Amino acid sequence: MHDSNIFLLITMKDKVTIYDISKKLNVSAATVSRALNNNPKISLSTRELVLKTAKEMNYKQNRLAQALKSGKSNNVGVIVPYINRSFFSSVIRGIEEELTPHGYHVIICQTHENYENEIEQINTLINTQIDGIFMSVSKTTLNTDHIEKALAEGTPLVFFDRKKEVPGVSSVIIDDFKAGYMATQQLIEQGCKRIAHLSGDLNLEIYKNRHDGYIKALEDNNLEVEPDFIIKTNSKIESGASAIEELWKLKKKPDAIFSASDYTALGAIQELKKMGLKIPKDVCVTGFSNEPFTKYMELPISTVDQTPLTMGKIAAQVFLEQMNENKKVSIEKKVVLTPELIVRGSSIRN
Amino acid sequence: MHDSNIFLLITMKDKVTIYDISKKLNVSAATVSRALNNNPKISLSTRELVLKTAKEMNYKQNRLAQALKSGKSNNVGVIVPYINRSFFSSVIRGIEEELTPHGYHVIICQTHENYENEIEQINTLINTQIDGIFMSVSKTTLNTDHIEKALAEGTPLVFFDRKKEVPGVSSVIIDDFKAGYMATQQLIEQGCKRIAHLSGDLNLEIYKNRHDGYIKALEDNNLEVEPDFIIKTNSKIESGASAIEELWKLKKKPDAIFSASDYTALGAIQELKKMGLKIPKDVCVTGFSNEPFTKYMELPISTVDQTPLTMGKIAAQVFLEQMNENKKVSIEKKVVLTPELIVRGSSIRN
DNA sequence: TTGTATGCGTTATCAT
DNA sequence: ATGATAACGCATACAA
Repeated sequence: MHDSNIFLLITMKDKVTIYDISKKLNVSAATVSRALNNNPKISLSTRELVLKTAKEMNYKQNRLAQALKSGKSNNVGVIVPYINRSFFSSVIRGIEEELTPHGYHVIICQTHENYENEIEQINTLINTQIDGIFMSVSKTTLNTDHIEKALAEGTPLVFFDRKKEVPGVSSVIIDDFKAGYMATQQLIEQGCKRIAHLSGDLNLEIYKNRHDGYIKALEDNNLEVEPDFIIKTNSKIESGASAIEELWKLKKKPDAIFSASDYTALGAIQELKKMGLKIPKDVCVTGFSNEPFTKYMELPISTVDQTPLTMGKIAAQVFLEQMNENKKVSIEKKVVLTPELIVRGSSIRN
Repeated sequence: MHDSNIFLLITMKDKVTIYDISKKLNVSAATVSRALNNNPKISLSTRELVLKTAKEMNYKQNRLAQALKSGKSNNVGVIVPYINRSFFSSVIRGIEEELTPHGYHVIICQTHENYENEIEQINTLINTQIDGIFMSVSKTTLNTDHIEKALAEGTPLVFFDRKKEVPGVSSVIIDDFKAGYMATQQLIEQGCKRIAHLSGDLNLEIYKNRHDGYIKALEDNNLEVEPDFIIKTNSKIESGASAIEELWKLKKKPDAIFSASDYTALGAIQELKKMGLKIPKDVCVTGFSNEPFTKYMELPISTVDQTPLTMGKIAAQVFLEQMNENKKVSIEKKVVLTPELIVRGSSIRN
């Protein structure tokens, strides 16, 4: 790492305020403010004069002062485990794109999947007087005291993807049950009869729902549910590989894998190949999340797209609606998005 | 999409201020403020009383008011083309992690590679009184007027990855020349003698430097530079495929590809396989950026890691240093990070 | 050590 | 239509 320094002086103008304009024009600051805010109580001529002068003097509104005065900062906070996860960064993008045209700025916070951090982030966000919070709860979040506290302070909150049941809080999620069902159904349609499931932590709603959808699809097709076929994994590649090891110790081997994570699906595929099995001929595999890599593999992996961009946009819309309502009444809105099953080579047999 | 509404009343307490505390305790607001700010000019007993009462009353500092008073918002803005690109979201993560412990919040803005948006984003950020701006310029950014304007307003700015030459602006980039050199050198060491280069837009500094590093490595190894071997591509998969088509029309075919983008490298690999060529036996391939997918391919792709997390952290450190200096003097700091060549199956011959 | 008064930049209320 | 003034919540210079 190499670096070099150069010192130089910069001349920075003092920030110009409405008082500077008012002095120059021999009018009151109130008049200037009115002109700037399209207040009807002002003559056309003075308004135009003020506007012209403001531009000349390179006046910029101080949104901080505005915010203090109005009690509205026009900032929102987004709290996610890690912002560089493909899914989360896409949701944030959606939120940003929907909110920017309405004059909001998006502040990002990471929890690193840590409950303490989550509490901390919520608190500092509230101190900053943000107008709303979007969040996907951390895996280690046990109770919702911190969230209820935020609500009590009057901060609207919208959950996305990973939510908790908190009265008065809106949420935007995908139908994980349906996703699990669709994925399993597609495997069944390929002729698979012994479908194993690599589940995440079933204490988390999203994984529980994917699991339940899987079960329901089996039942609806009169396929037996084998408890041994359900392995708890942790979204890591290695976890997918060891799940396969475990499964292949069984007397009856699976002929398909529905994984609640793309990473475990990848690990499973790698392990299956290592064992000399052909995909999708011997074993069909479907993952979950539509991680970018699933598309680019030589054998592209079937997966479920959670439409993160849409999720972000809808979450933003829910927030905007909330802002337009009477602030004393909070609307709890539960939006459930339909995920998209993306069928690729890893689960197509014919 | 299904949704249901529930209406409910929430009771939100009015926000408590230092005046509320001062009234309750029969002291002045100034005293409360001092207690809250660890000001030495206060007795231990009153401080503790105030602190205790503040907690009891659930007092939260209003950072907006603080900001207005101090002229420091403790917010910074980050401007990138798209926040859900793996590289950018990782840089942002680095910035966030370095700045959060110092009490800063990170506001994100996207330009969509559009110059007008970039100008707009800078302006609204300045209105919000952010304390600094981090940015990677858009591909379509032609001049630097908007940036110089921001500087003139007194807003510190730090470039990362994609920079422009603006006096007084610090930057954190990787050594793209060295990266191009290292990648090419490694291909040469595999015995490749006819190395083609899929370059990006050579008007952009980063691509120009990668290209120049490639040329220098060839020269240093007494390999001929073939102008026909340098194809301009656009970071899309298809662009990589068509580049291969073009190259394989030549009389003399390449035996290696150094691509300035992982996506074009992928497209090239797909096309080469389609043509029946073996990688790395017939053709070695190296990409650029360490996109997540390169690691997970059945044949993992060699690439250059730009250490985005580190880049974000260093950019944040540069900013923090700047904040500690006399504000009338701006330090221009140019940090050049050494990228990491990641050699994988696509370019290992033995 | 504590209190009083003022200002940060706006906007809204009340006069004029 | 315009001006004077207060207020948003906090921090500090100055007084006491």
